[in-house]
Amino acid sequence: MADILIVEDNKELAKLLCDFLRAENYTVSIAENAEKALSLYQRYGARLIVLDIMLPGKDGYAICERIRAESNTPILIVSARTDKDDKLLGLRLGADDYIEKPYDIDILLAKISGIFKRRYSLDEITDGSLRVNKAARTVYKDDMKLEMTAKEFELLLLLIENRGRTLSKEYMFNTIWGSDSDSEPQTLTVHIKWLRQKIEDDPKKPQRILTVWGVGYRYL
Amino acid sequence: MADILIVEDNKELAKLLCDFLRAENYTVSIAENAEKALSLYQRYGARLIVLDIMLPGKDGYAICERIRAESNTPILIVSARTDKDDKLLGLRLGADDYIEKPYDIDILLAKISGIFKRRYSLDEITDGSLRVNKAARTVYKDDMKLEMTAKEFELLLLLIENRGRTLSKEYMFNTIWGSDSDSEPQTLTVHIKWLRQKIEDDPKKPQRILTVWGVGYRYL
DNA sequence: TAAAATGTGTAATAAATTGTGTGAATTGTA
DNA sequence: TACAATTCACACAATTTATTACACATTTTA
Repeated sequence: MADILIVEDNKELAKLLCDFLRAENYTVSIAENAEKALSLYQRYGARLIVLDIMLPGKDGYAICERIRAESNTPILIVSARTDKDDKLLGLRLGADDYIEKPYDIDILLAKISGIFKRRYSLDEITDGSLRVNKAARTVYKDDMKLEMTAKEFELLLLLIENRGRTLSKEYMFNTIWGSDSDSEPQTLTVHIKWLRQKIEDDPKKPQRILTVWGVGYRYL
Repeated sequence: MADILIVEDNKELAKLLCDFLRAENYTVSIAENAEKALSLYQRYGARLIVLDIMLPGKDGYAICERIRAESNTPILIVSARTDKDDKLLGLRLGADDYIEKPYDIDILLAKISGIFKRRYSLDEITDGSLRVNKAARTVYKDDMKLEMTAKEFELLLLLIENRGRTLSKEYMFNTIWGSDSDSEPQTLTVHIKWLRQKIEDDPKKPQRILTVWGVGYRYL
């Protein structure tokens, strides 16, 4: 099943959008008309549909209605028609959104990404072979699940969300333990060690969590 | 739990929207600032939030982020700021939509109605051998009916509607018991145990309701 | 209406997991 | 090399979660 099905008769535009989406690691398929769209959808399914309403022949509303009759697959309507009535029709037929053409590609990408996150819990931060899912609080390395304790997970998240930046030990400690904690600062290094044990290929020679002498740590 | 929480400092506007929504049979509550919004949400929950970004004091983005950290509750941002960057920020923080002010009330209502339909009025949720029927409040496992108590059913529904996401114990407790409940939080774990007894093949080794140590639970 | 069954919350205890401090060993830096 | 910073292993403390039994409320049944 493709992540995204683009239904658009303007081939150039379809290609352009497709490229952007693939750059974000979605798998994409394209249909140029209503018949192909339905047949593709019914044969392979899709996790999200970007649907141009103005198609040659059969119009896009029919597709929307048809798909909505059998599933809740998210549908983003994209159209040059800006009438209120068109929008209402689209929304009432069950489209998740109605976006006017010409649209801003960044906005569209943000909307798509948001739907994937909320709908499929795909809020993942990927770094090479490491995949961190914030909402699920899971970590995978080479498709192997790593079991993390609460503190380890928070530590990893803090590092990875500030990747490339050196974080001071104080900052890290205060962020995770709270500055009113009466734990020893030493504790942080111990947790760093455990984290390395889990995520580094060779914990003796860390490649991801680097020590910055006299300061703190940096995630690469 | 109210259907819709309106976060809006313009009282007139809030009242107007509230009236329209009540006419459509939603239950509505209103918060005039960020603090009230969060406290209302945390105490009673909400099924959808209409969030004005420009609030006195703390801005609305913080609310959006905060809510998204613990659940997938739909958020519609409404704002007079029309910059691309504002929109992107809102969407990236997890808002379901960013609607420019002044908005057309019919469009807003259509969007809200669509979200409710897709998100909540799906009668039956299927997950492998488990079938949960919301309207009838029944649960079937391998075509065998499981008798659920009220609390068990709500708990299961909450988990399954946020499947894949780790829910904190506080959030679960507040959502089901209400944060002004004077029950012990401990109660939650007891109900989890009973629920597992019913839906897990081997309650000693839960495959569906997983414990996330130090945080809460996650439905797979 | 009484009795029985069921639902819910609590408290005590057991089990499991996670957090912490220590000090010796190791490593990096000047 | 000397010194400081860091790492590491271990043991144990603290915390969190699971289990159980029981009390009481509520609903259903006889």
